[in-house]
This record gives sequence, C-alpha cells and structure tokens, in this order.
Amino acid sequence: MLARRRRVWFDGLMTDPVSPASRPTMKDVAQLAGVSLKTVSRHVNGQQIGTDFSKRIASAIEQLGYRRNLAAAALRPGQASMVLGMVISDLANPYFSRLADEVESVARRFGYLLMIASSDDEGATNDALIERLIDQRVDGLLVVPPHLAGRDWGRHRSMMPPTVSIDRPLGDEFDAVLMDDYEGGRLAAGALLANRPRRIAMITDSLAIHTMNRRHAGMVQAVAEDGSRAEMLVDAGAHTLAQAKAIALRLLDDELLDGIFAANNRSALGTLLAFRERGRRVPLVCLDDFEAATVLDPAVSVVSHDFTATAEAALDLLLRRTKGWDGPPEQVTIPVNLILRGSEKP
Amino acid sequence: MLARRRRVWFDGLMTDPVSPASRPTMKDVAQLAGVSLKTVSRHVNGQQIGTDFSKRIASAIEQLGYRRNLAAAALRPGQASMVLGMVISDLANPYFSRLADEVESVARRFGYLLMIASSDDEGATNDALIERLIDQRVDGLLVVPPHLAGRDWGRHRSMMPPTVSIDRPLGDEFDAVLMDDYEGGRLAAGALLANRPRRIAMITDSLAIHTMNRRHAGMVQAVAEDGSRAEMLVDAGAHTLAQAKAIALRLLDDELLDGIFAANNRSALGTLLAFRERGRRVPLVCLDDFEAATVLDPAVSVVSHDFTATAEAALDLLLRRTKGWDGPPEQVTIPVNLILRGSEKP
DNA sequence: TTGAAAGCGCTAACAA
DNA sequence: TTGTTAGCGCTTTCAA
Repeated sequence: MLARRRRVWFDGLMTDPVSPASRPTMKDVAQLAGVSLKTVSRHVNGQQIGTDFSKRIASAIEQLGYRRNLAAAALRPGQASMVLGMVISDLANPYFSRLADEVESVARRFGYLLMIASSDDEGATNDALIERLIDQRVDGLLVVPPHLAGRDWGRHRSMMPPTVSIDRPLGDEFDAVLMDDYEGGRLAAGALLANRPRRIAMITDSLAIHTMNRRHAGMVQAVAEDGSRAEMLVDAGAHTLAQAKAIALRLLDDELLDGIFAANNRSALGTLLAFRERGRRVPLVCLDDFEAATVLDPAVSVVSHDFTATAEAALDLLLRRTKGWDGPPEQVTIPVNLILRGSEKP
Repeated sequence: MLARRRRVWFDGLMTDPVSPASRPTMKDVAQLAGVSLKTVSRHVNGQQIGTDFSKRIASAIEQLGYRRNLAAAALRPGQASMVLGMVISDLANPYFSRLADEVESVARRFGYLLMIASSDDEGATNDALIERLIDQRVDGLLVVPPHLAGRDWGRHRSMMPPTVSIDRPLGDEFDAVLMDDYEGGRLAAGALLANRPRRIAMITDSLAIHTMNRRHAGMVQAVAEDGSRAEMLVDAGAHTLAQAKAIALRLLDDELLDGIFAANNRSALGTLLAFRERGRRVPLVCLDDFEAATVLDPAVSVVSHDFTATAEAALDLLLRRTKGWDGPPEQVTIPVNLILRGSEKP
C-alpha cells in the first residue's frame, strides 16, 4: 500500500507537505506571554495596551521569532490586504517597465505591495490575469489595457475592486490616467512641419490602439493647421521592431520624403535601424523618450511625459476609491512636452 | 456623539468599510444549489462529483457571479498560495526589468502570480521587502540582492520560504542562478586585446558588487594571459550614468588609451555619451546587451547571456524546493557569449 | 483595559 | 460520492 500522502503540490506530483517549519502563531505568542490572543492582536496592531503586557508580548514575539500572517489578517471582509494588482501589456518594453517601476515605487511609499503580471498584449491573457487578481482579493487594480480587446469589464464593474487604467482607457466606467497623446502627435508633427517638408510619414502600430489613434489625430490636426500643404503618409503596420524597420526602409526609398514621426519607441528604433542601413536619414521626431535617444548623433527629438506624475495620479485615484470615494469615473490627462535634440532638423 | 465607524482604512482617515459589494461565498453557492459546502469545494477544485450536482453548482455559480477567494483558500498551512515574491534591485533599469519580465513570464506559465518589489539597491529596503513578502506567505522568493548589504539572511533561513537569488549570490545557504561574469570579463577584455592595445580601461560600478568583482577578475585574467603586456586601468566609480560619462571623458583625454571595457549598461551608456561629446571613440566592448547597442554606428559589441534560461533555471530550482526537494544549495551558472558588432575594432 | 467566543472563506479529516 | 465537523491565523463583537 502506498504511503499516505497529504497534498498535491505541483504538476500532479505527490509529495509530503513542505512545512516551512510550521511557524509560530499569535496563539503561541499569547500562551508564552500569558495573555489572551486578543491582547497580542492589539499589540501587533499598535493599539494601546498595558505596558507590562506589551513587554511580555514583545519578548515572546522575539523569543519565538513570530511573524504575522498578513494573508490571514486580510481574510475578514472589509479588511485591507495592502496589496495592489497591476496588469501591464508588456513588461519587457522599457516604456511599460518604466511605468511599472514608478507605480511600484509610489505604491510602496503608501505601504502597498504590487502584484505585477504581463498580458503580452493579449486580450485573453489580460482577462485571465484580471480575474486571478480579483480572486486574490487585491485592494485595487491598475490596468494597462491590451491592444486586442478582451472582455467588456464595464459590465462586471460590481465584481471588481477599485480599478484605474493607465496609458489607455479600459472603458467609460473606470478611472483612467492617460497622457495627452493628441497633443503629442500635434507637437511632433509640428516640429517636422517647421522644415516646410513636402511629404512626412507616420510610422505606427495599429490605429485601433487608443494611444496610436490619438497621436494620429494630433498629427492630422497639425497638418491641417499648417499652411505648407505637406503630404502626409501613414503606415500603421509597425507591430514589431522588424516591421517598423521594413516600413522605414521602404519609406526611405521615397526621394520626396523629408520627415518621419515614429509614434512609439518600437517604431523609433526600427526607423533608426533603417537610417543606419540605408545611410540616409530624414528629420525624425518620436513619441516616448527612449534610452538610445541621447546617445545617437544627432540626438533624437521626442515628445515625452512625466511617468512619476502618471503613477502618482493613478495611485491617488485608486487609493481614494479604496477609501470609499464614490464619484463618477475620472479621466486625468498628463501633459506632454516636446524635447528638441537635433534629429528634427534636415 | 460621533457616528459609529468600523474601520481605519488609510492614513488614519476614518471611513466606513467599502464593501466591494460583499461577494457571494461558497456557502451561498451551496445553499442555492442545494448541496453541501464541501461539494462545491470539490467542484471548484476540479474533483469528481455527480453530474447533476455539478450542473446545479455551475448554474448557481453563474447566477451568483461567484468567484473563489484564493487568499482564503491558501490560509491553511501547507496550502500553496501560488504566489511568488520577487525583490529586485532596480526595476527601472532595463537589465533588471528584462529579468523581471522573464521571471514573471515563466512563473505565469506555471500558474504563479508574482509580487514584484524594487529595493532601489538599498540593503534596508531589501530586508523590509523580504520580510513583507514572508509575512504575505508567498510560496517562494526570488531575490536580486542589493549592492549595499542588508541582514545576513542565512541565519534566518528557517523563517524563509524557498528562496533563490539571481544575478548575485545572497549567501551560501541559498540557491543561486548567476551568469558567468568571470568568463564575460575575460571575453570582453580578450576582444579588446586582439587589437594589441597599449592601454585599456574598465569602467565599472563598485567592485564590492559581486558581478563587477567577477567581471574584473576575468579581465585581469585575460590581460595576464595575453602576451602584449597591455596596461590595464580600472575606474570603479561609475555608480550613476553621469559618473560613468565623467570617467569616460577623463579617460578619453589619455592619448595612449585604446580600449574600454564597460562593465554594465550604465557604464556603456556613459561611455557612448562621452564618445559623442569628445568626438573621439576607442574600441569598446560592454557587458550586458542594451537597446541602443545595434542602433549605433559602429554597433556596440557586447557580452550577453540568455535571460530566459536564467529565469527558467531560477524557477526550476525554486519550484523543486517548493515541492520538497531538500538537497544542499545549488549554484547554476548561465553561460555568456560574445557578440562582435564592430565597436571592438579601432 | 482585557478576554471569551464567534466567524472570515475555505479545505481536510472522517463518517455516512 | 456526499456531508459533517473542525479548524487555518487572525480580527471582531460583546461582556467582564
């Protein structure tokens, strides 16, 4: 007969439970200190108790090496877990990892831990992760919605903890912190138009993505406002670095082209790769700052925004919701600024 | 008299508890389906139960919009929470965010959620975060130890869940996944020495950091092995980008210098900034690949390693520990490879 | 101020 | 197969 096993742990493999040496509980502390459980709880939660008790408990905790079980403490409904969840479209992309870093940093300042999961820009993955985070009972959710639409979360609003979307809107029902993409597109195109170009192109990921869509609209507006009657080309096929590079290479074959607006960091990198390969460059402005921008010669001009402000606005909204604030969904727009470094000139 | 309040939520602000509309529990499902609690539990956990019951329960779940409370399910000791914790020294650094992304991705494949916290390379922050993660009862811990040493966690081993350090060792008591820094330094220096240089320099962060120390040792070895009797300079003051740039600028004043080994991506970027400002470049090889490397002309030669392999090795160790494996601490070394792109030549 | 008892949502042992 | 009972570690009534 098989030895008795108690837990299925992983991959269907049967093993005995690995007790991380079953830890002392509050009960143990209470017993050793000779006080009641509740008194220990009060001590641990920083409530006022008698000084003698306090000392006895402190020493018992020390002696036992007692550590609170935060997961258990948060079990009771209405109890904050002090854990926030974040679903981000692609942690490997410096743009998003930078955002995640800022959010983590602000959250930590407020005492929150962050569960971060990457959706690989897939709607289905995104939905699954949001569900998992809800099931984990996080106090709040920060979401950078994926490109491929997933479920309509607005209809599930009541199932969700306070939720704020960043970078792209998740739906009208949710608070959102966005950057001023429209103005960004307008500024970037404006810098290009200052050269009185004949033909300028936008290299972008799908215009179905909210950010790209707004940036495009901004560029259209800039061209419309401009008297020069420059021709405007758009290629929205830059889903990968290789595609962006291929698009840029093709564009560079066009003698009349004298300006490129790269609508995200991937498009920017692809364009720069194409410049190098073709040995020809044209004026360039990118949306989103990126690591290589200042190292190149000429340095790359970009439209940028404040990540810290974005993270702070998002956490501010989220934490206010957490505290019970119940106003209508808000949309915060973070301003952008144009940083001219040289590449915008012929 | 003050209205009665029930919960202190945040910042000492008193508010009523915000029930995310107190969610239906397993009990509610059982009641509606007319079965026992345990049967619902079995259904939810994918165990075999009668088909009629199964249907009734499924419909009750649907009707109620029931969602499991994973935090509650994991309360019982020995129960896996399927949450892993990761403390990383600097999420804003592309090198580390790339690592975090790979780890998250592998963890997710195995059904784990990742709590990621950034220690800002501070020993104290690192310790606090590890404690917080332990208190949160994660199933395992992944740590990229900070530069500034914190507590000696080896002595607290028994309090910790399975723990694996990445990039740098946390102590002899823990499993570790490192890249072959020594060989990396040797290869990088070797590429430079092929030019028969008179004087080559290493720009690095503090040699007290394990990775830097090993890379330095590798370079020393390469120089020793080399017959050319090249002179070797080391400046270990590159803690920030600005410092790295300043160091490189100073080095470029030296007419005899004909090779730079940038020991991490910050040093690399600083060096490239200096090249641009001085209008002089010397052969360059960097440790760690970075985004700008292929965009530059000449493209930057680097010593690189496989992040995916690193993440997989770390999760493999961690998950085996989680399942009860109890061998002595293991140290896995991920091989490096030299990628020559042009910048290593004069 | 302190403590006893109840219960959070769930899973496990055990009996039916 | 199913249900009953007893907890997990903690916080919270509510009475002392």
